[in-house]
Amino acid sequence: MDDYGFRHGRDRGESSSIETQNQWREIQDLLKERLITQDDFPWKLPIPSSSGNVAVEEGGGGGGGGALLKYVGGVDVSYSKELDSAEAASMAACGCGSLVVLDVTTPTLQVVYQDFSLLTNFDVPYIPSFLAFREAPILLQLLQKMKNTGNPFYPQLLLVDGNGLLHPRGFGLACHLGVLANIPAIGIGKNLHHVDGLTESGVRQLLQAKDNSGEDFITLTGSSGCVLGAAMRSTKGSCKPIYVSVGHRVALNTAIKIVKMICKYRVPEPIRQADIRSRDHLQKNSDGNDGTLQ
DNA sequence: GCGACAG
DNA sequence: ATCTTGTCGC
Repeated sequence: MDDYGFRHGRDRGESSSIETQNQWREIQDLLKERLITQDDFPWKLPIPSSSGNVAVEEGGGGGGGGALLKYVGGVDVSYSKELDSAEAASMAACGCGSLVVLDVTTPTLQVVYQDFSLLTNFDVPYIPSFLAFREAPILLQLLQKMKNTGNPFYPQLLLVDGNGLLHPRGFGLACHLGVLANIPAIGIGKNLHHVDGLTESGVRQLLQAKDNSGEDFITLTGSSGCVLGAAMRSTKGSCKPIYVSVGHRVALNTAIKIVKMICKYRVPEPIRQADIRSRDHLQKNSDGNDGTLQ
């Protein structure tokens, strides 16, 4: 039984993949009722001003006296080349979830916290549009651990390696994590998930058109008329965009502002660090050592 | 039927 | 996501 009170197909022989997906869909629909797509946070957003001073932008939530946004988390999961569901005989880790926290008030975006969790005997497959059921449990565990111990670096906002609203049913991994952890979240995709008529060529054309207007991002509107997210060139040199979408409790325009201020390279730094460090940690522990003393 | 399909 | 060498460029 997992975090959703859901038993997925491994016990009782085989529940058909179709049946599993139906149950996953139901969970997504249920959690979606708790989704908040507007600014809803106590902190304030720093705005770099041309005069050199740091102005402060009013955040959502209305409550006065909020602190500045300082701690931004990034999460990712890396996998080893070995097959999923590593042989029972092998104690080798087959995946590694990571949670890092960056202090975004420092010019270098210093990493102030990192934690990892290794996966063993992992058998949840990757199925497009159901990424959350593969990656959310281990990431939630890392967040929960921080919260339970009252860690002072607990993130005020989470950047997720995966989409939010930019999803076939409007509820990607970033929404899933945001809702279950009840934390403001932003989804970041490195590739376009073809949804509601969106295509790379279409995105390219719109970006080039906007190119002259000085803007470095375009809003993505599906054929149905819904705003699903934005495509942006996070670095001057990169023509390949990243895809930003609402995860939870952060409006799209706010998400874009935030992402812009934490990109040293194409991939926003919190996610980039989570990615690099999880892969590194997995390699250094892919010999059967899960960190637990026996 | 065929292609597409976040990580 | 992972496999995988060199290579072109700032």
